[in-house]
Amino acid sequence: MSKRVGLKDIAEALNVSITTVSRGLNNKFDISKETRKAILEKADELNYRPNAYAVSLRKNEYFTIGVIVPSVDHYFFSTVLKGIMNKAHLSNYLVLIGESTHDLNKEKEVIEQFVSHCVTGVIISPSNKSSYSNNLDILVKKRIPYIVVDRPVKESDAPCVKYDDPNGAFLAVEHLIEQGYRKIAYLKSYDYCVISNARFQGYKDALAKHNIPFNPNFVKTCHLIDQENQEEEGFFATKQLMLAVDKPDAIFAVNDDLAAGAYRLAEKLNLNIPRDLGVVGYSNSQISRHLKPQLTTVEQPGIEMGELAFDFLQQSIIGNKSKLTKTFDARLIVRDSSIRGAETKYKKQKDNKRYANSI
Amino acid sequence: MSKRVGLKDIAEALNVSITTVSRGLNNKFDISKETRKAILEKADELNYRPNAYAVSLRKNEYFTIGVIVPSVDHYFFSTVLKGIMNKAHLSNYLVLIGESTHDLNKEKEVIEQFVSHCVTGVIISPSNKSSYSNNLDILVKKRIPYIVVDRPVKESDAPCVKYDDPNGAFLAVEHLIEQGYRKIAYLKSYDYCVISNARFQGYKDALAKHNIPFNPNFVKTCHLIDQENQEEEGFFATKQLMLAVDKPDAIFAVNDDLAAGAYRLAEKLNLNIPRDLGVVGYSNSQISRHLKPQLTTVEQPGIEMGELAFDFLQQSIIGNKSKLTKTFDARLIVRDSSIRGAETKYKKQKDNKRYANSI
DNA sequence: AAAATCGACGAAAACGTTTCCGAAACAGAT
DNA sequence: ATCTGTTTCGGAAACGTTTTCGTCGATTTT
Repeated sequence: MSKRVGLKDIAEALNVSITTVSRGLNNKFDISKETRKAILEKADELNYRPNAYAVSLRKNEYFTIGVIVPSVDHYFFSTVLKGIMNKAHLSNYLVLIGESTHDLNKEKEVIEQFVSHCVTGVIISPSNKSSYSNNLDILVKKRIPYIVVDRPVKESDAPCVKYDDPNGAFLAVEHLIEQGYRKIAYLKSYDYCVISNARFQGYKDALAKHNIPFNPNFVKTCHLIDQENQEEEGFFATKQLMLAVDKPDAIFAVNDDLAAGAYRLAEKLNLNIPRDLGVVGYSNSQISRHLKPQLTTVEQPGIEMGELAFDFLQQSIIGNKSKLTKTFDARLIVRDSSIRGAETKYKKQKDNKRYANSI
Repeated sequence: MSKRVGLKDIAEALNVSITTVSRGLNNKFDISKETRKAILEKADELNYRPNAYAVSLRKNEYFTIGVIVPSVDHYFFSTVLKGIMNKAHLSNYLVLIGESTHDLNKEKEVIEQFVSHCVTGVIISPSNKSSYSNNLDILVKKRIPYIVVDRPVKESDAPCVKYDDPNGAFLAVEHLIEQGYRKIAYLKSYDYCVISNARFQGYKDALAKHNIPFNPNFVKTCHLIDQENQEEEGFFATKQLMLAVDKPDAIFAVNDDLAAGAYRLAEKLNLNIPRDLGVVGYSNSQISRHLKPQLTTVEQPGIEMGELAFDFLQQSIIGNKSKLTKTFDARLIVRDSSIRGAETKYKKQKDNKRYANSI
């Protein structure tokens, strides 16, 4: 069991003081070329690595950020994380990662763990339930900069990188209306889910703009436990809708997985998408391109959002007091699941054109 | 700018020594009820959090593990990460995360960063190129326990949680053979990619067992840069295969994304899957269930593998010297992309049956 | 030749904890 | 009265660094 090698070991081996060794390794000025060379060689020989804990403690600077997402294997969050890590690596930040799993207590535990570990900043995509939580206050009290991603917290003016969710939903629903759909259902998440409500607003706004009365029977709440169950929830919600007397002719789902459930039901009932049932999802997740017909969906540029979140956090860390908030413009990715009439008539977007002239 | 509150602040406020405060907070025995109560109250009032850096430095125990994966937004790795985090949270371990992006230098940087941060252990899914690397030697020299996940490193007896890749490929290819396919192509990754080679072996073994001659023209190398390009690579590789004189009648792809590219080409050429072209992928990623027809693929239980990796790491940390290695048995998930003949004849697996009796 | 400057290094304090050791205060036993 | 033991607390060292300050000898300036 070999002890960790420290400055002391190098010092003793070379018969110099610890101070000198430190100076040599950090390339300070008042040291001679020769001793410095000897120190570097010996450090290499002994495989010395500075103890970051001691360094940070002494210098009182901790190059560490904490990232909290509801779930790391959720596609969107994994892309946000990737964006953060892209930038963090460039700036030599250490990245701590924690999952809230939409559990406020766990979220709190993770935050306190991060606080104890002296993170210089936090990027958090709060749990769906966070509107009821004051977990972020912990960071405020500790004066730890943080950036909220994707889920704006109610009545908070915290720096935030978000997406124009209402408008995304608005574009989706208006697109359906323009395609001739009139009875558009909304598959939502829990009432406390901030983004679900934001999209709900866009849904209603689009209906209102086009003088289509809002029908509460066309709104179904889905219980989003994990990745796997979402499709099933979408399936059952759509089933309820389609077995009712007054059936919708289109589905707008709060995410792509629920939309996939609608696909399954359409298959069972021999409904043609988009002819009998238009479908639009949300998030542009991987499956959306692979569903058949390809699913119209709302883009969510996770990597860019993550990268910007890190940039904002760095600004906040260095004391930039300006309002660090950005709302990404919503963009609808129109694919075949919502194009009524001949698909050939529709001028496909770049997204679909990739393989167009390859054969 | 409020300073971080430490033991000293509590001590001064209460007119006791730092030692006493520490004892009070850690519930040591030699302290009176009253002072302890006062200390706890004051600590709460001042919002005290122990400085984990100081604690770890003093106690010389760092409850921290590092996780290195090629890419966090790759579905399989994100599930492995989730498995690790499930367990880590239960054991109160801090999780550091780093990406190698299949870059050996970056992988090395991350490992050294982790070493400096005194991780008590590392779980790593090495870069594809790792067979040429000795990055893991850094950990060996430092006597830091580590567990390799998914990509066994050549000629290493490091603890490892892997998947029976050759057999997975064998099952896939044998299944195709049993379905009547005879000219089976393999879409592979780079030559240095360990898993690609392992699956290649299974592919060849299955052919050999059934006396089907190996045809090198049926093997195509795809350049896997990122998530997005894989499908395109699969598309072009399949295109080359299908435009040749001697066409294959089935594709076995080293991952589901390449298989999705084969789907695209089949669509372009109006080839029916599975009738004209059987397709089998690998990894059971989300898209595999959503492709149409659903893609036959090889299961990779990322969460379970991640959880086990953490368990192994803990064993290794507490000094368990037994051989901590587990190979998950390969399991083929048969879906419609490889079933020749009427799909109704095929007794669907549980995986597909979920919605069977729901309407 | 004395004074000032300079180059190279070491001693010690500090970061925020924990822990070992000892001390003070008080009780009961002799 | 002393002795022993218990309870409760404080002093100080230690963890591995960085940094401030001082020192010592050599070189340059006056």
